[in-house]
Amino acid sequence: MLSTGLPQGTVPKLERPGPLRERVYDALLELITSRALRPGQHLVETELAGHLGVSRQPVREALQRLSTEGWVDLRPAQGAFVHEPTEEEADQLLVVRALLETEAARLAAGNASGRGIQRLKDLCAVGEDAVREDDVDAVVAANAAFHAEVMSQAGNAVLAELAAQVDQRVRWYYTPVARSRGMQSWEEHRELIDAVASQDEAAATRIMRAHTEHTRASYHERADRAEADA
Amino acid sequence: MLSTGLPQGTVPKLERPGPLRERVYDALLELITSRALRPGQHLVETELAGHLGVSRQPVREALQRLSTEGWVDLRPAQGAFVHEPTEEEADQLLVVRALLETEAARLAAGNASGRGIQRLKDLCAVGEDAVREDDVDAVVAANAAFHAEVMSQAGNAVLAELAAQVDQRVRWYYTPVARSRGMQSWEEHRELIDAVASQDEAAATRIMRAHTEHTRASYHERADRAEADA
DNA sequence: ACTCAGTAGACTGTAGACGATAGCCAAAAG
DNA sequence: CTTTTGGCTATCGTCTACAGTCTACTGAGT
Repeated sequence: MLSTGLPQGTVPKLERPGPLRERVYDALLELITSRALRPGQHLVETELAGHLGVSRQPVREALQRLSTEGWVDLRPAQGAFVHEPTEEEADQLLVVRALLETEAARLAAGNASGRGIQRLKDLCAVGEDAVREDDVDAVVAANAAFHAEVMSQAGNAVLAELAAQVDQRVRWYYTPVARSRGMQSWEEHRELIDAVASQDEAAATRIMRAHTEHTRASYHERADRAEADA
Repeated sequence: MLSTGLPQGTVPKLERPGPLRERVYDALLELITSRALRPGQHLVETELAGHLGVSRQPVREALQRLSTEGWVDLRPAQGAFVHEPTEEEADQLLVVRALLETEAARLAAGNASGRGIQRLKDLCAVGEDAVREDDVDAVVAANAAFHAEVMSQAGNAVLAELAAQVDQRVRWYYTPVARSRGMQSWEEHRELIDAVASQDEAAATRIMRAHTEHTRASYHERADRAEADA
């Protein structure tokens, strides 16, 4: 056992660098999702390496991973290009996410625990507060936290991992909609909590399916509007 | 237009090596799934490189990718270890695969086309022939092909990609069961074809869910039996 | 038996070099 | 004038070598 005599938390836990490839990965993902790197753009290894102050190797490993997760396309002997999203792919991602989230809700209802219900209620309250204060960023964050909690209570790590991947990509396509939509969906969250609390798997399934379907509809509304404008 | 005057196919089209990391990836995946590399085993980069006759770099990139797909665990500053499957994870994978396959069946029913139905019937016939001839390998292959065809007809690339990943991992845990199970499930395949042909999404969903549930049950039977033996 | 410094093995990252490949463009051939 | 050829450039794919660092083990000393 450690017995340094120091109170916990006083030592700043000198920053562990962690594998460099991880940080490069994070940095690139941030650049892509923030659209600083635009879809279709050619990512030159040496440029990225120079820009980030590292050598080519960590960059290559990060690109490798980004490629398996669908963020960049790796063309042999040409290099990495930021993936270009399409309407079709966006819709497919929404379908899959809806499927995964719905299953998570069902499983969560099967595993309902008092503590878990309370956590969901707390997160819901946080979200509703944020709505009242018109703090869009906080609403979006609370919404993500709520869904993550449901996913966690489903108790299926494989499901959670896939959902996390899909979710992040959806969010990339979808950022503008999420902001307008987040403001109006908290009533459905309450209904879901009731269903989970009463261990009603059918109701949880139905509510989550409707919830995700609304999301998908609002995505399409927006896409159609954008198309009409053009 | 090409006009070499050469009849097609006479030129052997000298093999292009393709990126080395791909071949290393394929080789390692084969070694893992064939259990030549055992779960928990430490994969030393230099050893693999030497054994495969390549340098460390392609090995590292292959390991990177295997790690994102769950085949190996990458512990920082220690290296790569073949992922150790657990009963819990196997069950979670089966749940997720069932979910994805069921959705695929539903979508396929919505997209039913004459040509597609015919392809499914053909594959089904191939499988039944293999059963009659007691060719277990052919049965397993036909079963995989049938499910892949359903997935393809669902017309959702994202879904298909996730399913392919999950499916391969399931198969790793599951190989012995698949062999005994494959022999008895072709009647359900016929039922599924009927449901798809009549565009009955509800029936397709129900049948595929039952089908995957049977699979899961036989997995657990076997796991329980193995536990009882031990 | 326990502690702890030292050491070996392995990973992580850097640097430089070389051949291979795709895309482009100008010059030569028909 | 059109097509083909050849060469040029940027970049990738790979290899080699080396330095830094982490982990786990070992063994002496208490």
